Amino acid sequence: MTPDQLATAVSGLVADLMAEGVVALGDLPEVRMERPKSRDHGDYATNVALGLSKRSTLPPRELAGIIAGRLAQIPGIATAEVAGPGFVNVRLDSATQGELARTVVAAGDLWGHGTALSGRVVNVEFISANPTGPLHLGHTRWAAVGDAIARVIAAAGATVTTEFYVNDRGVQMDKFGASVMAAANGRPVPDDGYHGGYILDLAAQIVADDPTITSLPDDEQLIAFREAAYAVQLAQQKQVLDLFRTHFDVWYSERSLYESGAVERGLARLREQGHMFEQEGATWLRTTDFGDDKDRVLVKTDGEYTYFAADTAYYVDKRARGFDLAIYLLGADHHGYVNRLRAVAACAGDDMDENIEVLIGQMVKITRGGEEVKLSKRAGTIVTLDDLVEEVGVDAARYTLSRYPADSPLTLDLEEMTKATNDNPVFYVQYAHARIASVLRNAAELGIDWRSEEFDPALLDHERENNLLGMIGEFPRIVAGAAELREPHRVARYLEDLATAYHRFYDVCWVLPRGDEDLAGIHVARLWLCAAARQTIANGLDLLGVSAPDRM
RNA sequence: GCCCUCGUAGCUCAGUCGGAUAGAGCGACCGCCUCCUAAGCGGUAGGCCGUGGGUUCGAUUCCCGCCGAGGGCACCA
Repeated sequence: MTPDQLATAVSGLVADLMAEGVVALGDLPEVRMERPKSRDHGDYATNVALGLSKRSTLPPRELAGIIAGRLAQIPGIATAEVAGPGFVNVRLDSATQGELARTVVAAGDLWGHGTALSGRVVNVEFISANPTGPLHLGHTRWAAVGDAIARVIAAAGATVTTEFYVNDRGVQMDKFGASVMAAANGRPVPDDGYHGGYILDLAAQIVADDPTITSLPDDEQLIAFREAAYAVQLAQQKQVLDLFRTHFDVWYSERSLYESGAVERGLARLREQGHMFEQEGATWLRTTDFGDDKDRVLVKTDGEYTYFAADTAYYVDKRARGFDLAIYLLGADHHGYVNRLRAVAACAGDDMDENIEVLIGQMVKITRGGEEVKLSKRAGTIVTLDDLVEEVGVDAARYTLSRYPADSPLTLDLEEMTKATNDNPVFYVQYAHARIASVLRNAAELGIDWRSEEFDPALLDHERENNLLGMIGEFPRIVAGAAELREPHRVARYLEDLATAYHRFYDVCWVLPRGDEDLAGIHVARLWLCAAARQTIANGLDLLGVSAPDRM
């Protein structure tokens, strides 16, 4: 029996109590079956009687008593008891609980996937860096978290597209081009240009590819360098993200917004919704109608579109492409954009609580041996995605960055991350997976085909088996919660707890027959349990884009 | 000045849509491998959950003030 099935049963009981007049009629409260912190409180507990007592003449404990009495009648429930101020603690039969292993094995790779977000068509945009340099550690965090968010909401049933907005237009591009050009010609890079060592490499590569480039007139040369450097840099970003297992469905060029007429279409949409106005020769969007603290300019007095105009067009375009929810993952340095982006959605005639969601990710602070490292392209102290992957590997990097909520500031010590890799939680979780894989491998070598042996779930009655089964049963709810809250770190934290439950089980419960012992029911039952645990860990790691190794 | 995020063990951080005794890893200390992976398990030490009020059966969680940290407030991109 899964926790959800249990909750459904309790909901049914509550509905009965309403029908009988024991509890006042009203909306059916959401019934939550929780895993109590202390195992003394049963396999599952609910506080539904506490919440319901306000609508009844009965005190909480008495109400809980009625609910407990009826729950105990349900097949599969061993005991249901009232505890504390009015909690109902439930214990399942070991057979009922053990049956979960079969459910998990049958579901396979789809175990944990659900329908909490089915029907939603979602665009998840993240990173969206300028193509003017390598991706740094901040981007790396959004790469890990954004990709995990996409995977998790897809697992919850949503149709998901991941997207990278390429800021390939504007003065930053020109500065970038000018910097590379200066470097190629042996001239000093302009003060407001890009100064990283990679500029020299880019210049050298571009000149090597086309030695005639430096003989072009300056104005043509600037464009040539800008475009060549753009192409190389974008390709490099794509390649490193590929290495990082973050694959975007769409790379959306800002320029293309202009070339395709999307900007005009976007503004037309806003105009027809009636939130645009002219003032002092400029065209504005009245974002203050929807909570922004000031109105924003779309078209400057000189007739040029603002960057904001492109932002609005981009949003309108996403909606036109069929997405009913646009999720943006922005760095904390852009949090001032939250209100205006939401206002854009409202100005376009959408529901800013339904169609747009702007998530803010806090910065990553880096220390090396306890001392803060200032990230600066200019000073050449940036830590790039490449660096990180090279030092700690994709699995450790992805896992470490996605096991914290995106909105909490993070401090990582490079020395800790590199030298303490064996203490990294990712290895703890992966190790559990490898250990199980090893047991299953050994079973196969002993000629045991557990799938075709009779599985008696009632044999899984050891405290640690029970605990492991309970943890496995939580997985679908963890996935759904992570998806709804856009918090994939919950999956990582869960996996760490699940791994602990497995290690504790493994420590005490021997799985395979020893020596010349015959194969018995308990061996088969434990192999099913191992298989279920392995599947759950593998599925969870996959949601984080981390591999589940069979050997370590 | 206004707005956002944050303040939990020595360090890095979970937990909080109000619930039963506040957790993990690292660091410190003590135990456990004739047998399925010891990258593991068990135990000890370590906390006025920043602070002062409020809401209620119950607050680390919700509301307000204060203190402290970081970030943002362009006809820039």
